[in-house]
Amino acid sequence: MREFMAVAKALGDINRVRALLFLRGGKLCLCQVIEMLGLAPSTVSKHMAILQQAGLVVARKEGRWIHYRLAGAGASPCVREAVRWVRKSLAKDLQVVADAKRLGKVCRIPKEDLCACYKD
Amino acid sequence: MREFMAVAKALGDINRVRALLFLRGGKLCLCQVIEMLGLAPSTVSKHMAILQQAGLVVARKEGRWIHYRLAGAGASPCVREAVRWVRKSLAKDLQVVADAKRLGKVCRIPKEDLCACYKD
DNA sequence: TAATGACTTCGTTACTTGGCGAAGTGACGG
DNA sequence: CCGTCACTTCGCCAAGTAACGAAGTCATTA
Repeated sequence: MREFMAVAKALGDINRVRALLFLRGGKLCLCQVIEMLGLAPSTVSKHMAILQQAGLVVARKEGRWIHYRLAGAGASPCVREAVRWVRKSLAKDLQVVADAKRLGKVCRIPKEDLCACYKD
Repeated sequence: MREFMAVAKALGDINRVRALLFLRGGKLCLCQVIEMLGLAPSTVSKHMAILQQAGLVVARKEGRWIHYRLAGAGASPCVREAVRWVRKSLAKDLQVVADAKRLGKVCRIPKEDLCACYKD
């Protein structure tokens, strides 16, 4: 029950759901999620920590960056079913589709340009 | 997205999740849910309204009572998948099993006795 | 080693949410 | 038609949450 509630609460915020779906295509660093969501770094960091604690997302430090990816195969049935639910329910959602389109562009921005994103 | 978020938020409270699972076995009136959750009538009414608005639960007025049941076949894919997720994830949960056991007893209490439950 | 840059932690603020009891609504039963 | 009973709505309070900026941590690079 504890695990289930953690997952359900993690999915109760639209920005966390969007971030979760960003990771469909592979791993991303925090800067990229920040750019996508348009929120303050500290806010996005907290969202990703909540997704991590729920077991939905895995983080790995790679050099100076932290890469987030979906928990995937190693995750519990509860988490896997939750991800399935999210993906099926929102596959054709307007915002999610728009996000995916923009994500393509964001991923093509060189990291040096992106990660000075705090300024503007 | 709006529908999905409504469902996700509805599932973000443990008492609502418990109430949802009470309805696995069939329809219940509010009094029975109140008895099961041990919360104030106004609180339980609000929880059931949230489950309803999310489309997870259907209410039907029958005489003086309102019977709640799972949305089931008529529900959207999003809702059906959500219910599937809840049931699969919590089928063996200790509290859920204990709830189910107690529900059996509560359902055997005559309504006249139960629905004067506000007093004690 | 100093500086930069990616991310986290902390403290604050505004808003949301879950809980309650009291008062309101609407259907039966006397 | 008046009271009772099931349920809802309202107003309130306490606790939780999402947002921010500032300050902290830690690894790379100059």
